[in-house]
Amino acid sequence: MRISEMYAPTLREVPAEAEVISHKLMLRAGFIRKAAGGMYTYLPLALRVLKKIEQIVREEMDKAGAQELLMPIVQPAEIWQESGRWSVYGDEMFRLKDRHNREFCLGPTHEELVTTLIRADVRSYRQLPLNVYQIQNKYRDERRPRFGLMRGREFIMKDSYSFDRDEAGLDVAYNKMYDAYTNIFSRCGLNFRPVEADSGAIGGSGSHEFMAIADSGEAEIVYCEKCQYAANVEKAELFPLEAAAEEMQALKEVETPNCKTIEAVCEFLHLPVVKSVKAVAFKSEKGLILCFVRGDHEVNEIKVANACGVPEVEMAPEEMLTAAQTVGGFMGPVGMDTTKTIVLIDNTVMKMHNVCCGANKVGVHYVNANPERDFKATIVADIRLMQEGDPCPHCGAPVKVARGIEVGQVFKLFTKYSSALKATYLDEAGKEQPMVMGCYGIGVSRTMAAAIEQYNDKDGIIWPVSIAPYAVIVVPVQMKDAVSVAKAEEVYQQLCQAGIETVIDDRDERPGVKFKDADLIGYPLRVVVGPKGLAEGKLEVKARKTGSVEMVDLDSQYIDKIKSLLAAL
RNA sequence: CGGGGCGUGGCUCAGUUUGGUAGAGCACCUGCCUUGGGAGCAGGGGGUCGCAGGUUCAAAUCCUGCCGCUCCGACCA
Repeated sequence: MRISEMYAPTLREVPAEAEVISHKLMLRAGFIRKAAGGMYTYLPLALRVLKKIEQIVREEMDKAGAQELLMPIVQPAEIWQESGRWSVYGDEMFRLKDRHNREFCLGPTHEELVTTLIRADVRSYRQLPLNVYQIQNKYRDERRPRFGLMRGREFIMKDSYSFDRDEAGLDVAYNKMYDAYTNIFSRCGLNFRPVEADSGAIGGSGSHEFMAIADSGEAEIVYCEKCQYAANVEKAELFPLEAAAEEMQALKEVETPNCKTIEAVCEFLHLPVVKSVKAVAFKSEKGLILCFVRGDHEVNEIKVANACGVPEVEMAPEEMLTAAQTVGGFMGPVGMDTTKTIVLIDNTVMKMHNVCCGANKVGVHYVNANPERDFKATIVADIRLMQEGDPCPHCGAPVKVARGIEVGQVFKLFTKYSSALKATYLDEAGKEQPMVMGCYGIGVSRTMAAAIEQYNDKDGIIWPVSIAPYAVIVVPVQMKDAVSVAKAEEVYQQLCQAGIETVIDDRDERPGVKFKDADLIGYPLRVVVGPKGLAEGKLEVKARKTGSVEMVDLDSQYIDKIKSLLAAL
C-alpha cells in the first residue's frame, strides 16, 4: 500500500469531542470517523485491525469446535415477546416497524434468535452438543454512549452460544470457551485478566469477564497476588469480619446535632469509624430496602439486589423516607419493624459490639447498640463492596484493586432461554428435556480500543504486531534523491513479496511529517531509506515500541533480519 | 432521566458581556523555496455563525422554543 493513495487522514489536533486516549488517537490517526452519537465509520486502517482480531477469534473459536454462522441483525418482535424480554429491554433496544406495521428490533444480542433457530432443527440428544458463533454488528441504544469505541450504540461483537444435554456438558463447553478466550486475548497482545463476574438472577458459579487492565476502564476489579483469585467488585464475596469480644454496654441515646456524615458523628463522639453503622436506602419492586453496613464500608448494589431477590435496586427517592432518614446520618436499625420494611444488614455488622448508629430521630444517635439485643434484620447477607486491602475470599491475603475494560464474557445460561422458548431435545429414554445453554461474547471493536488504551505514548499508537494494520512502513526520507527513492521502492516490493504487510510513504513530504504520521499510526517497525544509511549500505530500522534503532545491512539477509526484529516485538 | 458545559470554514478556537462589513492558526489549492522529527514566503478557495421563531433600522451577539455534541451522576445482556 502506498501512503500517497491510502485513505487515512491524520489530524494534528484532537477533535473536542474525544475524552479517552483510544478515541483521540483513532480520530487523529485516521482510523475512525463519527457518523452519529455512538456510531462510527471504520476507515481502512481500523478495518484491517478489526479483521486481524476477527481472524484470531475465528481461528481459536474453530479450534474449540465452534461453528460460524450469521444471523440477521433485524429480528422479529415475536421471539422477544416469547422470551419476555421485549418489555424488559426498554429504551435500550432500537425498535422499528416494517411497511405492514409489524414490529422488529435491531439485535442487541441473539439469545432469542439462536434459541428459536436451534429448537427448530435439533430434536435429539444425538445432535448435541452444538456451539455456534457469529461476528456482526450489535445495537444498543445506550443512554450514554461514550469513550469512542469503548461504549458505542453500534459495535462489533463475536457472540456464541452453546447447547448441551446437561450441566456437565455445559461445563465442558464453558471451559473450552474460557480457554479459547484466554488464547484470543493473549494472541491480541492484551494485558488482561479473567475475573469472576456477577451472574445476576441466573446465579451459580456461572460467569467470568475478561478484563483488559486499564485506568480508563469502566469496571473495577479486585485481585489477589498470593493466589489466583480475581473478581469484578460487583461479585467479590466477603466473609464477615470478626470484631474483638466486648462486654455489652447499656444502649444509650446521645444528642449529635449537625452531624450529617458518619465521620462527623464519630468525631463528635470520639469513636473510631469502625465502631459505627451507617445506612443506605434503596427502592425496589419489593418496596423500600434499608441497608446497614459498617461506617467505613460501602454498599454493593448488585449484592443488595441479589440478596433481596429483585432484578435491580436504585437509590430511594426522598419521598419514600422520613425526615430523620433524609436529613442524613440519623437512620438506624434499632426499632425497625423488620416485617414491614426490608432491613438488610451486612454480615459484618452482625459481628460488631457496642456500635454507634442513627436513632431515627433528627439530631440523635445511639451508642452501645448490639446486634440481636437491640436490632434485628429481615435479611443478613454480604452486601458490602470489597475494598483494597480486604481479605481475599480464597486465601485471606489483602486484595488489590484495579480498573478494567470488559472485552469478553463467558456466561452459563443454563435453561433460562431454552425453557422460555421451549428449545428441547429427546434423550435416550425419549423424554423431552430443555437444552442447557451458555453464551460467550467478545467485543471486537472494543478490543481494538482496549489495545490502544494499553499501548500508546505521547506520539501515538503502539500496535502489538499481531493486530497491527501493517507491520512495516518504509520511509524514503529524501524525495529529491532519486537513488534512495528507487531503493526504498525496491525494499518495499521485496518486503511485500516476502509476505510482510508493508506500506511505503511515497508522499512528497518532509521527513518530519512522515515520521510524525508513522508514529501516530503506530506501525511496529519503521524502515528509513536515505542517503546517509545507503552510503554505508544500510537501512535504519526503528522499533515503535522500544524506540531502538538498528542499522541493518542491505544484503541478501536483510529481510530475514527484519522478520526476526518483528518476531522479537 | 437529573445536573453542568459547548455548538462560528475540514480541525482547534477567538469574537457574544456592551448588537453595527465574520476572524486567527492549522488543513486545502497555485507558485517559489526547502528537505533526517508536523519548515518559510507570496497568492487563493471555502462559513445560511446548530435549527426555528421573536425583539430591533440592524442579531454570531439579546429573548423563547427545539435539535445535536460533551462531561458528572444514575443505568448497563
